[in-house]
Amino acid sequence: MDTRTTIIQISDSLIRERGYNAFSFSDISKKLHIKNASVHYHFPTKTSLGIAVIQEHWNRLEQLKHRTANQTPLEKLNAFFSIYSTAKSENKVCIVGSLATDLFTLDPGIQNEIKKFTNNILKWVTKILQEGKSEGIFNFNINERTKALIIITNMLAAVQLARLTNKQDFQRIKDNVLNDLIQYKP
Amino acid sequence: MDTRTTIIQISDSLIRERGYNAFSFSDISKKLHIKNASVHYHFPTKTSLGIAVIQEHWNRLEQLKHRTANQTPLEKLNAFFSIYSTAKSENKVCIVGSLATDLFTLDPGIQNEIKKFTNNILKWVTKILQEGKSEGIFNFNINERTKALIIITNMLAAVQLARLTNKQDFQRIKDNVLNDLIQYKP
DNA sequence: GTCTATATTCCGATAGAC
DNA sequence: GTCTATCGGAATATAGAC
Repeated sequence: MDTRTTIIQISDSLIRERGYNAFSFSDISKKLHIKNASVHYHFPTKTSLGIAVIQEHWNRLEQLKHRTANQTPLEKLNAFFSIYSTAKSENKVCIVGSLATDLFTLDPGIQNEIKKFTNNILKWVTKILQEGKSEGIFNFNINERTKALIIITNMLAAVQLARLTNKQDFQRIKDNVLNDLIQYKP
Repeated sequence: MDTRTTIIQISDSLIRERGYNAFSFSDISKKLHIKNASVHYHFPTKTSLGIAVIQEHWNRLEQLKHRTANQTPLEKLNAFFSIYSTAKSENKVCIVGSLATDLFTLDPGIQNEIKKFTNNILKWVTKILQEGKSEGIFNFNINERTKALIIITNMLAAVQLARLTNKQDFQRIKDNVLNDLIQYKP
């Protein structure tokens, strides 16, 4: 893997483990055994690095969409859940939650990127729910976008809250969100 | 209001607006028109200040519990919701979400305090749900603690997510969480 | 692409006068 | 309780050699 890609991946880990304002070029250079200045060669500013990290999440999301394009709505939803399960297993939070709490400290460029990325996810989940409902697999009686907001908030905060209560609480929340959706409600 | 209390309130605002690692003694001293060193007189370390902020939230929570002690479960739940509605109206997130994303950068003392505080909230919401269910006001078919986790994650992340999607999404999520709970499900 | 070296700024924290 | 003054360290970032 080339240095640029490695820098992005280390930065992503640090941002989601410790927060945007707690990670530095020095953290990256130490892990890569190169110097501070070398990191700046690849990314002139911290903002440019932050934007590249969001772009990397965007790429992964598009891959996930593409891989599951011909699968069932339930499989697509589980693909969405896997983002958070993976984060939790690594003691990380999701990129959206991490940058949301620090939002007003970020340059406008990176604020804009994370907003666009978040709306992309929201659209995807909304579409999954529409498909699942029309196929009679998912049961809910509210607007699909609102239901997507409900489910996303459950997962986004589950990875955060379970840091403070009990690691198993993540699985409890995830299982319940799914059960609620697939249960028959006359 | 005395200086110590003012420092705590300014710190709380900054932590929930911008994140723990983005606020400094200098921010506080500028707002108070005193010097950096004077803030250190009241709070020798940043950790001691952080712990005082959590203690302030603890006090407010106990007051909220006390004020609503003789009210209905629905009124108690609305009191719980008001924590997040107030935060949203001020463009802030809740203290739990703010410190959760930065958790591993905090001193053990402050990590411990926010964990205890979070479990206190979880117990309160669990108890509200138990009361409301036994009175036939709330309808749900899962363990009360798990339902409390679901509701807390909805609210905790609603204030974060609505920063990125649409401010009105907070109200949409809140209304829906309440409707879901009070709807009759045969 | 990576290095040394450095500029600049900010941070948390402390000593000691008033 | 607030001040001046300062320390040691870390941060983002850049110039220029290799």
